[in-house]
Amino acid sequence: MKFSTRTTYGLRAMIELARSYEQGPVSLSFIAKQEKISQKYLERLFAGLKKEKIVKSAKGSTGGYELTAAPARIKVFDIVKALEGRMSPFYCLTEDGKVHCGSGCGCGATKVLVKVQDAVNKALRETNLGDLI
Amino acid sequence: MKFSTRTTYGLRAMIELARSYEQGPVSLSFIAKQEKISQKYLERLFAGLKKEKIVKSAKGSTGGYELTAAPARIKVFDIVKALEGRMSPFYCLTEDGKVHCGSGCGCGATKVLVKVQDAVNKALRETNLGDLI
DNA sequence: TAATTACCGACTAATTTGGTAGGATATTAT
DNA sequence: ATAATATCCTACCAAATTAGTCGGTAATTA
Repeated sequence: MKFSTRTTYGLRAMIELARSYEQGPVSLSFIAKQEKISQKYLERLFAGLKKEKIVKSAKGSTGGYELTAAPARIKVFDIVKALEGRMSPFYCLTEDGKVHCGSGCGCGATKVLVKVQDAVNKALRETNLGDLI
Repeated sequence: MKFSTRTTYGLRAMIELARSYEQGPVSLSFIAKQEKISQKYLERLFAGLKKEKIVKSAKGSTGGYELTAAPARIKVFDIVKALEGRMSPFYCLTEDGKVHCGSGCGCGATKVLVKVQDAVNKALRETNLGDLI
């Protein structure tokens, strides 16, 4: 099981925004330099974050991104979900919900997978962006 | 976040072995048919499981694989670790939760990453193979 | 000796990951 | 007006990983 660097990069960028909360937009070029992350890659990550309305953007020379809510009101879960796309570890189900595993997915393996997923989601839900500053 | 099919396949195969515990070895051809998993792929997975001494093997026409301990004494954690290789889902964390990311990772992100990793490992450690039958 | 099994190494195809390239579009400062 | 700085957008690309396959060898049993 793994999380991609997407998640870490995205979190670090979001922490940067949290530090500048209510101080106007922060540009990706600044974050990229600060966190030593490819700016172009950040652009892609922020497309997802904006789509989920976790950040808002402003164009122009004083533009950039800022949070849509106070850091304490943004759950890490929502950030990770926006970055990773899906939060389900189940390969024994197809996308339209059909079963394709031998034992009809009442199989014992799913018990522990669900348990792990619940544990992960709980940890992500009970942490907010403000906790990370 | 995702589990590779390796994990689910491996768990399902191990559950199959647990069901036949102390009833002699089970062949991969049987498991492959039963669980509809590629036999050749199973062979590779079992190489790892055998290396970690979670299963033992017997060749010949009545051969196959069997558990080296009672299902209740085998932690799912150890199975998953043998299958996946490493248990640190984040590139900047070691398995024991230490930070090793070069670029000044005193960053806030690691706080929640450690929390998630601990939650996953806890869930996997407190579940044993017997719980899944 | 034939069948069945684990074992072994290389090879492949598909997918994901991390990142680039080259712009178009909007806004601001000069 | 125009230069500069931003976001935004659609591709493309290289490396790594994943999920297998292929073809065979070695050991054991019927």
